[in-house]
Amino acid sequence: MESYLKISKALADKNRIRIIKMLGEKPLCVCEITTILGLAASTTSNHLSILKDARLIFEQKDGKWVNYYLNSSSQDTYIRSLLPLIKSWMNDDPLVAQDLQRLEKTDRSKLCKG
Amino acid sequence: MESYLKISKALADKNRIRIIKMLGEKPLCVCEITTILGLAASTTSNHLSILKDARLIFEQKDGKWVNYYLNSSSQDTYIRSLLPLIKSWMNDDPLVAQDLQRLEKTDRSKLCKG
DNA sequence: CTTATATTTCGTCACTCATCGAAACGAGGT
DNA sequence: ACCTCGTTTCGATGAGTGACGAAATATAAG
Repeated sequence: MESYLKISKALADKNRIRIIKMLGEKPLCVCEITTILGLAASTTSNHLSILKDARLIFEQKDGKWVNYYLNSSSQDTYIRSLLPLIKSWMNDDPLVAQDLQRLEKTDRSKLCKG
Repeated sequence: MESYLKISKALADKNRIRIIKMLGEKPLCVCEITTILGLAASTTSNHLSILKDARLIFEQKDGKWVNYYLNSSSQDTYIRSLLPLIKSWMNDDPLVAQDLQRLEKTDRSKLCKG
């Protein structure tokens, strides 16, 4: 129950869903996510820690950057069921579509370093 | 997105999950749910209105009582996917198991009216 | 070593939310 | 009509949360 609650609370937020949808496309660093969400870096970092705490995502350091990955191969029952559903949901949501489009059309060098 | 958020927020609460699990067994009135959850009647009523607002449950008046039903035949994408999952989850959770056991062993006349 | 960029931690604020008790409402039974 | 029981509505309250900016940390580059 505790595990379920942690995961479901993590997934019950608009900006965290946007992050999940973006990470479904490719791994991203904090500054890329921050720019696309249009939030303060500290706010993004907080959202990422909530998702990481629920084991929906994991991080991997790469020099100056911290890359975040969707935990698609998790063995957890809840995550194994929910991530594919979210992958199939909300793809025609205007905000999500715009996020993914911006991801496609821009690379890290333009999203960050400014 | 709005619909998803309403449903996922409704499902991200321990007591509302307990209600969903109980209604998975049979329809129940507010006072039955209140007694088993051990909450104030007004709190239970509030939880039920959140679940009803998300269309996860619906109500049907029966004289003095208001019976609540799980909306198992909903056509909504999110609900159609999530309700069966929740039905299969947390069945060995101590609290959920205790709730269901109390439901089995007791009837409305003993749970309410006092 | 200093600077610049990326990220996290911390303190704070506004807002939401779970909970309660009291009051109001509704429908039967006396 | 009155009383009782079930339910909802209405404040009030305390806990939790999403947001920010500033400060602290980390790593790379000059």
